[in-house]
Amino acid sequence: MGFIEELKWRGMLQDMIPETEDYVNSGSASAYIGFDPTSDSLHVGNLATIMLLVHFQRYGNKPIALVGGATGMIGDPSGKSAERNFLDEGQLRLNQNCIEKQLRQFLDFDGDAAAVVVNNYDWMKKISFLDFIRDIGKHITVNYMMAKDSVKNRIEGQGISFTEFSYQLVQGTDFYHLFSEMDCKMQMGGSDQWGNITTGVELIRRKRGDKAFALTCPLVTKADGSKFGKTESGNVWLDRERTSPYKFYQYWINASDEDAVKLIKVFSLKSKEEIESMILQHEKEPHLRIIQKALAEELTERVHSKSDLTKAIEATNILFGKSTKDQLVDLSERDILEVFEGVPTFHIGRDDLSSSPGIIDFLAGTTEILSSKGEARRSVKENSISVNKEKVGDAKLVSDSDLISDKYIVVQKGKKQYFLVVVD
RNA sequence: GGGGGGAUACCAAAGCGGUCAAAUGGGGCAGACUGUAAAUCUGUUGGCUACGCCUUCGUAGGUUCGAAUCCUGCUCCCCCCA
Repeated sequence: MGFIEELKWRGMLQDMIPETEDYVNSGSASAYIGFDPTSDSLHVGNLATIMLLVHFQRYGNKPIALVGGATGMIGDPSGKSAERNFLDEGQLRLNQNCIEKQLRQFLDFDGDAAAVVVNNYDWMKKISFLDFIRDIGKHITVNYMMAKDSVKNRIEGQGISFTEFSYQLVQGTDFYHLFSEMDCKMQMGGSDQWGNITTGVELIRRKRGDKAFALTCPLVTKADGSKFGKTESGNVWLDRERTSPYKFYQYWINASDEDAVKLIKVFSLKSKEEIESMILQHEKEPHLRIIQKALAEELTERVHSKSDLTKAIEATNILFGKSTKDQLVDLSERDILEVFEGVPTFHIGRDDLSSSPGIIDFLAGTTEILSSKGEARRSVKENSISVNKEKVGDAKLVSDSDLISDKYIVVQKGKKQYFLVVVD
């Protein structure tokens, strides 16, 4: 099986320039993908295109990750209804470094097909405006550029600045540069990049009469229409400071049955046979959540580490397993801190408990777990509040006897929302 | 420049003098069912010292016993004509 075949069965192939397959199979191909440095961390939404590079490299090809220092200063109009704000150079540099570090977790930077990270700011900054419009702009017609969906939509809609209009040429310049300087004849990306990518292919054809190759993968979507890689609280990041390993693990565990099948094909490095047999099992016994677990385990380990994974699983067992108050009480202080890492935590004084506040006051007064007493009353009435894993009614008084390790109280709202109260 | 329409809770959208803390839909949250899934059903979705009180319908004033509803100034949006 070749690289293209691999992408096909994984559902990762959307569009392809003719003869791309021949190029990839020719031996040592080289391809690049651009990453936007709008933040200092990548998120799981970037993961699909990272996987393109990973698979590409596994077939012996050389992957190039381009960090868009220059393009990040302009803003891609694709999928955007309005103009973007600029980022300053210092911020961009910082973001680039962080992103490069994250990419190193996925790609092999040694050997014959060693991955490379490049930054387009390094060559774009040397190109003067006159050079640009003479050497690049001359080769592509405005008619061609306006026909791209990303541009067309904006011309018919909110309008588009010249800056963003020229984005596809800047990205095309990148491709041209890598083609000429690094013999990189191929560009990959998400399907939203198709328009920008083909401009580069066209530029190379007109300017040097050479054929360049490209392919895109479909954007990962969820069955319920919500955006992949997002939770109520925002993006799911690869950076542990932004998304803890536990939350990262939980994101995958919570995938719906339908989504899980799609996701494992895209994100797992397991073999075709292995994945297909898992899907069969999954369809027979969905309640075991084989695929969700496999996904969560594989990705948490790759993005974070084996020990982070172990901790995430332990925390999951305690929080979602059949654990009872007794097991909670048995936890050592260290376990508690570890399990509840990243859980919203409230600190109270010891005297706050001496008066044995009622549960309503405790939730919305002593602590700020809930924002008002009205909400606290409602939640208790809805039977959604648990203290140390036990449902409580409105007559509940909170006192010293509720303390675990003489210091902690675990509060739950519903099944999934945990809060830790620490008595200092 | 001329004419017209609009701004209501997280969003969309009713209400056009008291019966409005404000219909309805979506979203959120919770409960039931389950598998920490999906679908479905139910409840809930301004605050409080709570059969009452307080603050909210762009903003600042005014009329009135009483205003989201009427009047005036201001800010912002949209449409049509030029």
